[in-house]
Amino acid sequence: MGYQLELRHFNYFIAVAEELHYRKAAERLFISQPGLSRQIKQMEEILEAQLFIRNKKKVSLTPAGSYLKGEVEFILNHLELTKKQLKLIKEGSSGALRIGFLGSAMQKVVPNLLVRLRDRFPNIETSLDELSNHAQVNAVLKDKLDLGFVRLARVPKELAIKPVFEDSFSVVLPKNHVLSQSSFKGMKQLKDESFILFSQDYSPLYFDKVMSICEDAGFTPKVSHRSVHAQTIFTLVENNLGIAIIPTSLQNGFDLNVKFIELKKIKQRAQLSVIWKKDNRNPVLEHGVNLLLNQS
Amino acid sequence: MGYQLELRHFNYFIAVAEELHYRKAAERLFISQPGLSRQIKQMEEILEAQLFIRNKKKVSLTPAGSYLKGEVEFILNHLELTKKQLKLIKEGSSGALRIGFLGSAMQKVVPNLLVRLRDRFPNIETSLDELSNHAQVNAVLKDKLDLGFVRLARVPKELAIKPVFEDSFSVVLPKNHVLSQSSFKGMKQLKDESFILFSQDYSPLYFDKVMSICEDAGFTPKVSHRSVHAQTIFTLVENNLGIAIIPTSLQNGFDLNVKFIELKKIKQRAQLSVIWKKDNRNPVLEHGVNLLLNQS
DNA sequence: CTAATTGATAACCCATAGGCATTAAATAGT
DNA sequence: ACTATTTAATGCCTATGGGTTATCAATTAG
Repeated sequence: MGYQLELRHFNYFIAVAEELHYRKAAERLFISQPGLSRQIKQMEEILEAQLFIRNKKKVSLTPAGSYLKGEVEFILNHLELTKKQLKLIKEGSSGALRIGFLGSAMQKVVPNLLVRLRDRFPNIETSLDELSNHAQVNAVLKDKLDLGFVRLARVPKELAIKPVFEDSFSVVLPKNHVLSQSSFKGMKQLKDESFILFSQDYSPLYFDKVMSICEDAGFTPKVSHRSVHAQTIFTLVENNLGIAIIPTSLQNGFDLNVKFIELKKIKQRAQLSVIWKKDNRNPVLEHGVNLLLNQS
Repeated sequence: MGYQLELRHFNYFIAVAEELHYRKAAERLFISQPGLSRQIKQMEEILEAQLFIRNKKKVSLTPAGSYLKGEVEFILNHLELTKKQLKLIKEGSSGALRIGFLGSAMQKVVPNLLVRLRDRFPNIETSLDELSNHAQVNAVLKDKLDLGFVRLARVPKELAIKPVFEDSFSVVLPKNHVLSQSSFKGMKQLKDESFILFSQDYSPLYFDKVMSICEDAGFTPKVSHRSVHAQTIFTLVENNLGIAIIPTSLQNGFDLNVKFIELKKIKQRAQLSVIWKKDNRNPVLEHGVNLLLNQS
């Protein structure tokens, strides 16, 4: 007494229930017949129910034993399934990847990653959250996100950061502006305009780059408005409230009454980076990062 | 190596996964901490997967461990059920039915089912648990309950759901309120009252319906208090802290200083549904469901 | 910097799963 | 009827490994 039911009992029980023959069952289990006899007997004592009827020449299941056989088979099958699934999770081919992104990163990189993830690992579930640079860094640090897409130069030392996309800048002008693609010669022509920019604390890197572009052209820009939404910035430009400088790829996906002039000769580039926590244990993360960095 | 997974490992694993603390888990299991450490380590070797992250001061589950916890809970619950059924079969009975219910479902449907079950199948044992909608869904999913009585519109796809009772709504007013059965003309008269409702996460369906009743009357209700107990709601109304809208049948069984006005002309109805797991293996479940749905 | 608390290791002990030998009962063959 | 054969159960023994105590190393709190 005081014994505990174990999975061993289940395997032995199934063998006997299928063979209906102790010696054969014992052979199949690679143990001795007396050992098997004792384990089955013990099992019956633990469950306080007779499972087999043995009359010295024939073994058969009692109703209780027959019911138990079905349930034990179910449990063992479920367990096997669980082990297989566990292996998949361990390898990272199943699980969840929580992704954060800046509004301005949706144009190419993130959709591309999602498509390739679904193709290669259909069992991985993804979730998306649009968040600011700062909120993403915090979320990744706190293990609320696995991956973040940010425009930042430096991040806390717990995080890894890798550039994934580089982009030129473009000037955004109202349709009726005097300058055009052909008449535009350089930033100097814009030194008296007032500028609409992304807020400095929303994306300090972007802000610095715009400043440095103007500095290279020999002036300091007047900044009239700041916003965190590309949509807002375009609308302000449309209404003649100023001009803007944005990462070129942002112009896709909007249908507005503005014109874009790409700054091809400017050395500054807008870069988008992925961040993740170095000691994040989510095995899925590795696949995500690989897929992003080893572009094929 | 060559070790086998046993039920013992499962029990130990669940203890650690719940406590997230080896010493406390060991105490709960009445074994020593080193023994527990070794068994968990062994389990990880058998499954070839890390289940916990321990950094000397904090224990947490890996994604694999978290998945395994759910499955192991299911297996252990199912095993408990099997043992119970086995005992009943041995005693010549046909099985057990574990029922969960919302407090507000006891008035008619559940007692009715219990009486008819005992008449038709005197050998079926029943057990009852009062649980929230959410807790019932989880319990049914994990094989802790066979039947649940909930107020929900949608449930996970593993579950079946069927409406069993439909009810009008009633307004609950303090005894001294100016409105009465005869002077009540419509919900519009209540647009300036503050409302006491069941919490949204306790019963989202109920919450939505109340909102829609008020919306139909052309106002958005001020919600002053939320509770999960009908008793509490009645007491709050009694003390002039607001008025409530409840399923009509709930008014039975309480003796309180409030008055009820049934909303006969309102299209919204409170409905109670049964849920069960589609692949539940309890042989008795079918009898219970049939008795409920094929009302005689 | 000390004290306290964590999980992991090491060495030991003994409970028990499983082995071998044997027995008792049931059947088959002559 | 009497072996010969085969069944599951019993008795005894061994050794694997689960669980113990003592201790360590790492981390945190004061």
